[in-house]
Amino acid sequence: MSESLVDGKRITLRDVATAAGVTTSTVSKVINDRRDVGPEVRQRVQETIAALGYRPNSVARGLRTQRSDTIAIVTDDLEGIFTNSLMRGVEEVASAADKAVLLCNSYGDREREARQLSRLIDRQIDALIFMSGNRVGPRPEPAMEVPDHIPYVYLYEYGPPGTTAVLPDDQGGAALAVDHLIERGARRIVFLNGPTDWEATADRLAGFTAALERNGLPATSDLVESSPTWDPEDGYATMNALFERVPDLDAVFCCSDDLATGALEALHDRGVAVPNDVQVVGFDNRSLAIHQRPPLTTVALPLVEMGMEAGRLVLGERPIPESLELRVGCSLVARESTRS
Amino acid sequence: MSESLVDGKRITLRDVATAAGVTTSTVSKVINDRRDVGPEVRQRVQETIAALGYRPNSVARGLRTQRSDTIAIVTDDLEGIFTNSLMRGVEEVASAADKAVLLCNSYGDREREARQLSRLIDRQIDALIFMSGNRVGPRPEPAMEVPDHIPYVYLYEYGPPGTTAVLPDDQGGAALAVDHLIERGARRIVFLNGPTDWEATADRLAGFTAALERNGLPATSDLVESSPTWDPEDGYATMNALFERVPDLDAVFCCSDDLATGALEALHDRGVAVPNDVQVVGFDNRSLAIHQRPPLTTVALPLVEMGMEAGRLVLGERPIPESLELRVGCSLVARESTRS
DNA sequence: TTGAAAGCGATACCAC
DNA sequence: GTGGTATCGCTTTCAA
Repeated sequence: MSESLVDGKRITLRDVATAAGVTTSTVSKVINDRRDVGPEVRQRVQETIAALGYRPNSVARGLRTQRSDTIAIVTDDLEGIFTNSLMRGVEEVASAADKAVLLCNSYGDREREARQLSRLIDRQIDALIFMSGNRVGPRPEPAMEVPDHIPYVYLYEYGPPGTTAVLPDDQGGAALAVDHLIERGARRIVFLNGPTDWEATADRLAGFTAALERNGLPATSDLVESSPTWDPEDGYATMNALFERVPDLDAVFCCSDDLATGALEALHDRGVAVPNDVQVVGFDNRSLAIHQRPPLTTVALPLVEMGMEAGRLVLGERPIPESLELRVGCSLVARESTRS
Repeated sequence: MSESLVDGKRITLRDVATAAGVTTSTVSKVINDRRDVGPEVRQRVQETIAALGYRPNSVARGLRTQRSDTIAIVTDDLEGIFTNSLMRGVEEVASAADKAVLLCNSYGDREREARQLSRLIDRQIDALIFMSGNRVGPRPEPAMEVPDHIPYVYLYEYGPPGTTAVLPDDQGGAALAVDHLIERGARRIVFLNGPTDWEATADRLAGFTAALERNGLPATSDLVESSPTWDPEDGYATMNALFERVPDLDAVFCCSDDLATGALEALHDRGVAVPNDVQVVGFDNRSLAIHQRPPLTTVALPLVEMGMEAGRLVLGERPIPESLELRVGCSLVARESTRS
């Protein structure tokens, strides 16, 4: 390994310049791949850099260029069920672009958020992502004014009018599920919806209805029942309610995998065979889905892709369009709770 | 809101100095709460700062002080099952100390890790946490040499000899479970272990054995059976195997909540009542535990606390002790799968 | 093509 | 107690 310290201190641009017999300007140009450097000088400088193990100090560079090559994620809930995958997407594109990702957890506390935003701005961050890991819904405007030169988007949540949000295409995802069921022979499909105060439930319901109609099936309101919570226990009860109302149902689309586990249990307790008598589809593609009996067909949220989109947006050169609602497509994960 | 821009640029220390009729040195002293500033001057400067909405530029400060007030987490797997809680702990102590947290995902790829470490060092980070979110095990030494002045610890994994690791007290956690069961009248307790190539299983087994002996109960090897995987399906099968070998068992301690769900199902299918005939305890306190029938008593991993400890260690003034293995205590979450 | 020098925004040493 | 000033490491005109 080459010597990268001199007198116990890091090698600087100046050290390289001295060693290579040029000035700091020239070394800087080489580092930044400028064209106005002669080939032999460039070569010599590069060799010196390698020999000395020089690495540019990004703090100094940041001071000079007024950029920090850093983006920040500010989340309400770092322990949200979807946060890791969303973050992974952001980290992935950021890392590929040699940007760093700062992480802040506001716990939904405005004062805390204001303090954190303030610190982030002090750090000269280049961009900002407001993220929810739990639930799509409105987020109030930033707890402190964000300077104009710092672009920001909302991820898995949305801000005030005029801002940009990256969201899953819940409606399309629901349609995917219904199409899949119909393809596999289902004709009496019911929708086991989640709590109606969650926005995703309205979108998924819309997708359900639209898909039925598009396929020439009646979309009557008796086919839909909303569970008061997302708990499997309520999924169980709601499934039973649906069954009583629509005894000839041959498929059930559940608004979440959790609800679907309850539904599966209810069907099992009634002696209904899945998928032969009734087919079941969930939503979210949580890890528990694969461990159900039978393994649950479900609609996967494009979490990583959404994180990547958010990252690309804030890192992109072009300004972020106003009032953009970027819907990222879901995908269907076929397992054994639907026919093959 | 006060004017915090001048000519569209941020207010600087110089602007404050000029406005307050002092020099930059004095303003700097006020900002840093130095004592060598007269009360009336300090007052005046503070008012100017407030009036102008001045905020120090941490990049400039970082260049001068050679610190960045930033720590980094480098993880193998950002989507690990335990990452969010660990990160929350780190973020919490960091945020409280006005430090920022950088997030890097190496995917376990050494080259990627080397690139990221290099970038982090370029950014003058103050400290480093290597984190696993999935599994306690050995992690090879950092993919690139970390300068001496950057302290680092391992979180939920451990490094080469001589390094410091923050780990859960699996052994103590297992003992907690056994004590709990014995307290509730269990005398024939079996241990449904996980895959033996996971280190946690050995620790939990040791805790199980030690607790039995401490309570004067025989700790024979027929009381233990290891599941080949963590899948509930294998938990189901292993539970049945244990039952056949120890027909008079009155409690089962499972090495994970996932295994416990399989065990619960096996007991249910055998017509065994939980907790009246057999009591069940899991491990991990995953969110699914509370939705079991009956809700599962389990041992909670101290994830947030571990993250906090790791953060405190790397942020602490005192140097990190060599070869420290910091075991953080688990806690028991009593629910209805054990008697009350 | 190469270099000299100013300056990004702070801190800290040393006079006064 | 307050101020002058060198400096942290790099980028960027502008001359040569």
